[in-house]
Order: sequence, then C-alpha cells, then structure tokens
Amino acid sequence: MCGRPRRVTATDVAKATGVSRATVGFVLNNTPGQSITAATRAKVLAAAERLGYTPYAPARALRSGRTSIVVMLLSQLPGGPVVNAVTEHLTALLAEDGLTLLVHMHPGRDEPVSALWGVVTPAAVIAFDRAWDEELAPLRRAGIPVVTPFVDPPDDLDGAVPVMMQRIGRLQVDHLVLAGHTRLGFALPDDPRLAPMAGDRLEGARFACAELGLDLPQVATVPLEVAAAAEAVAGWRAGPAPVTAVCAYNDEVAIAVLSGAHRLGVAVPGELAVIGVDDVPLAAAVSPPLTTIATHPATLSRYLYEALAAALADGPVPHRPATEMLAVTVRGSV
Amino acid sequence: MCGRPRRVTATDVAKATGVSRATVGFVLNNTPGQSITAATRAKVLAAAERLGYTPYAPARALRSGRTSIVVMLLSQLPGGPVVNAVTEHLTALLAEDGLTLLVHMHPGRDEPVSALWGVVTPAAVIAFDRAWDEELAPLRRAGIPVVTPFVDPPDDLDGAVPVMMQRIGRLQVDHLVLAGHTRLGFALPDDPRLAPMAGDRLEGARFACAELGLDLPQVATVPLEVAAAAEAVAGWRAGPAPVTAVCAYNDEVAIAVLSGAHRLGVAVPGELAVIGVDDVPLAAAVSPPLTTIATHPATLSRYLYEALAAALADGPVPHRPATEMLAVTVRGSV
DNA sequence: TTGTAGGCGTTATCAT
DNA sequence: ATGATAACGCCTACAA
Repeated sequence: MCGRPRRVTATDVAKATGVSRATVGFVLNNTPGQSITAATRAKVLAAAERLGYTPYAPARALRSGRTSIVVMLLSQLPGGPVVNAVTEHLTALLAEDGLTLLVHMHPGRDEPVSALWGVVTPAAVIAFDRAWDEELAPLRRAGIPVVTPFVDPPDDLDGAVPVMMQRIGRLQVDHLVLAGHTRLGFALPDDPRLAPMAGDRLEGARFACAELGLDLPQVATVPLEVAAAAEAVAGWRAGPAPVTAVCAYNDEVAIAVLSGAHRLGVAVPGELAVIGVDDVPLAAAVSPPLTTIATHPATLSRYLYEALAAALADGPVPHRPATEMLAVTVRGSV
Repeated sequence: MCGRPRRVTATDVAKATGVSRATVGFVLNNTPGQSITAATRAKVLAAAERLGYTPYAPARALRSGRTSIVVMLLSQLPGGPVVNAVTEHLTALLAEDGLTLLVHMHPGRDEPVSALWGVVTPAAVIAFDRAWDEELAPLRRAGIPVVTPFVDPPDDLDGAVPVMMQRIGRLQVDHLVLAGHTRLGFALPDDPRLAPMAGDRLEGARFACAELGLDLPQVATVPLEVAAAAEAVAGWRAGPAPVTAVCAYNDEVAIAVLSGAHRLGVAVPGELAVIGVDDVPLAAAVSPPLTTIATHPATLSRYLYEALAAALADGPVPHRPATEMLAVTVRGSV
C-alpha cells in the first residue's frame, strides 16, 4: 500500500491484456464499425473489471470538448420541498439522456458564481435566481445554454420570475374573492432572504386587489412561532373591519397562521380563511387541511427538461405558459 | 456570431497580449517565485477580462491530477430540511478551503453509482447512504476519501447509521418516560422509501421500552392526511389502556398526529403527548409547539467538514460522538 | 483486426 | 524576466 495510490488508466488495462490502448478504447466505448474478436473483447472487459478501471472524467472532457454535466444553481433562498421535488424529477429525466444533474448551492455574495466554471464545465446550467443573469452571460456566449424556470415567454429576460411570482399572488386573491372575501391580509415570511420573492408575490396580490376595487391587503410578517403568529392574527382581527382572509407567502407561513388562529380560538375558515403556496405534503395533514397554490413540480421539471434538451440540440426553446404550472388545490382552509 | 462559439483559451489571451502562454499562466495563477513586470501583468489581466477568459476545468484537472470538487451523494430518501441545512452549512465551510460542494441525487437502482466517476472526478465524496459502501470501495482504493455521516466510531463500517437512528428512538422514549408516560405509540411514515430508517428508529424505541420494562410501543402508520391521522389517533386512544404518548418518525408525521388529535378533540399534551424528530422550522409554529429531537445540522456539518479535511490531509479522521448531534428540544407537546 | 500517433488546454520544468 | 517543451488520459483518424 503506497501512500498515494494511482488511478487505473486505460493503458493499465491494455498492458494487462496485452492489446493496444486503442483496442481497449474500442471495447469500452462499444465503438461501432470496428470488429473486435469476442475473445479479445471479453479479456479486455474482464481486465477492466478486475483492475477497477473507471474512465477519467477530465481527460474524457478535455478530449471531447464537452461534458454530460448539468449544473443546477441555487441561491440559499429556495431549498424547500418544491425544489427538492424538481431535483428528483429532473435527475431522472436527464439520466435517460445520459446527462447528470449536479446541484450547487451558491454560498453567498462574496464569491462570484463564475468561479464555479474553473471547477466544473457543465453542458448546460439551470439557474434558479435571476440575480445571476449578468454573471451567466459569459457562459451563454461560450455556447453553454442557461435555462431559467418561470420564464414566460422564454425569451423575456426581464421580469419573468417576478411575473410568475406575481401571478401566484394574483391567483390567491382571485380564489379568496371568489369565495366572497373582500378584506384581505398578506402574511410575509420572517427570513429576510425570502424578501425579494415575497415582495413579488405581494405585488401580484396588490395588483389584483386594485383591479378588483378592493382595499390593498393588510401586510404582516409572520415568524414561524405560535405566539408571534397569534399576534399577527390578532392584528388582522382587530378594528371595526377585520380581515377575513389571508394570503400566506407559502405553506409554512400559512401553517403558522393556522396555529396562531387556533391559539386565539379564531375559527378557520369560518372567521379567517387562509391560502398558502407550494402544496407541500404537510398541507393535507394540518387541521383544517390547507387550500393552497400548487406549483406542480413534475410539470416544472418537464418544462425545464424540454427547454434544456432543446437548447442542447440548438433548437428553439419550447414555449410553455407558466399558468400550466399553477393550480389552486382546494382543501378546507378557504 | 458563428453557430458553435469557441471557448476563450489562455492561448487566445497570450496572442492578444503578445506574450507567451506560460507568462499568461504565471499571471493568472499568481505563481510565486516568478517576477513579472507590473505592466505585463496588467496587460494580461486586462486582456483576460476583456476576452472573458475562464480557466478550463477539465484541462486543469487533467494536468494537476486533482479537482476541488466534493460530491455529496444522496439517495432519494432524505431530502428533508435537515439535509438542506447540512448542504448549506457544508457548502460554506468547504468554500473557505477552496472546495466546491456538488450534490447528486442518485436516480435509482438501475444505474450504478460508479457511472458518476466517468462524469465528475471528485476530491472526496460524502455518502448519505450506507447501501453504497461496496460500490464506493474502488473510490477509496483510488485514494479518494469517502465520508459517511453518523459513523460512530468512524471506522465502524457495520451498523453505524442504524445505531444513530436507534439512538433517536431511544431518546424519544426516554423523554416520554421521564415525563411519566408508560403506554407509548410509534407513528410510522407512509412513504415506503423511508421504511429502512423508520425501522431503525422504531427498533431503538423498542429496545428502550424493553429495557425499561414497558410494553412495546403500539405501532401505526400515519399518512400525511388529517382524516387518516385521526384514525391512527383513535386507534391509540381506544381500548381500556390507551396510549398516552407517541414517538413520531419525524416532525412531519408528528404534525399529522397533532392534527389528527385536534380533529378528534384529543388534548395535546394533556391526553396525548407527541414527540418528533428533526426540529424543522415549523416545529415551533404549530399549536402546541412540538417537542422534538433536534439533529443539529450545524454540528453534523462541522463534523463532516472536519472528517473531510482530515481525510484530504491524510490525517486521522476525528472522532466525534454521535450523541453530540442529538438533543431534545422541549416545547409544548410532551 | 489491431496498432500508431496526434491533440485537446493547462501547468511545471527547464533553458534562454 | 520570459519562452519553449513535455506531459496528464483519453479518443479517433489513419496506417498496417
């Protein structure tokens, strides 16, 4: 056992079998148009197996000029069950095409995203944060497709995510108004990192209220803590014209609102209706079950996959309206 | 605009500035022991910036024989908030050492994990599933350290994760018994993929009950759905000697139990105590706030980081008792 | 049917 | 102080 064990290379396999490196390459890649003796092929495969040969990624990439890596770039913000589900779906979809999905969570503002390209060279990138658009421009120029979710239409590089987020807020308001509510509240998350996304959703809710001739929603920050949530609920219920329905930033915040209401003895949905976003597994498990905007991870994943596949084939990115990914899941809280 | 844009290489930068490739290399890598004119240095940097030069990862890796990539391998199972938190912490810790964390979710049993090494060559691997130990052996042989969480002691390759999982179940029972309970229930998750881990935790709870001379916990599967959860609670409360306290597989399941109890009008913790696992953010936000076993992602992350750093430096892997990562967070549900 | 040779971009060594 | 050169492991056109 030497201190620094060396990799097993194709040359080692060739030496072990007594054939040339080229032959080894043909066998291992199943190169068509080459006729290799069954015996030789078997010997090579056996030796490769025995020695524990693995193709060496950097050499392969250097030679071919491309990799089969797709990097999914996350900021610290999302990290929720929706992103997890997308990761799972997308990994499977890409694997069918021989592509490998690797997720990188960007640590923060101090280090530029571009440092990543000195470490991995992806065939394509999925960016979950539009803040990187500028940093990603060199990549695009180098011919590496960058796909962003929620882009609708696909070439609208300004404000696509905000539009999608606003649509969520709008959908919440529409559903509450349809249920007969006119005085709405909006529950913001406590985590400052979620502020941009929360702001967009709130904006959508505001627009919807304005269009419908309602008062703007009464905004409160709802920490994930019962007592604080109860305070927020008390705030909404106070005064002569109390809020009767709340749009929550997401299902977590919605569940906090539910708990706050429960603690105060405020009936849901009788005295206060609540609508969330995400449709997390827990949404069906709380009491009352949570009505929420489902973002349908499977549809989002498939859209990302199709956009990616098209971009890698130099084809036009398919148009998939964002509305397809959103639907109200009606349960008991509205 | 050509159809296939080419990368900008160091040679391009050299040509643009009129110096040799080597000089470019010295400047870009800040190679010590070389004296480069300030003017030359500035010219090179300016050209690199202007052309949008990025070092090419595969070539760099091929030349240097190593990468700064750490791959974290996940099976589809965990994916919860704890793993997310660990990802976030670990990414930051590794970034300080110039290492990049990439997360790969293994799609399934059809494709072997080893296929990954033809795509990325990591400097080290973090494996969250002991099922891969055998497939990871070739990596270890190639000198690439493989680190696994929950291994205690570090060299105990058999049953370390089960032991950690069992410890969790044991802690739950201990806490409930300390609070005066003697007839316990155990709430299993519905998702079959969680069965192995759930089985281990249940096993730990069983051992603890046996040691304490109690009846074995009454097991029920609790889907994430109020009505079904209520049924499970009803089952525990039925009969002459009803269960008075429930160990839930995790916080999600615990919250479902809470909801089921709420629907039936069963008081928590008065008539039924509940204890979860994970200490997710929502645990403090439900009513009553959830008492739970916190797995402390920050501690786990630091342990993984230290183990990784030690392994990469060829040093001994530090011993960190698993118990340090577990603590009861007492809130209102017990 | 199999072997030979050249090159991908980077960097370390050696020579100027 | 700067330039030439070789080598990393793999792939493949071409030669034998």
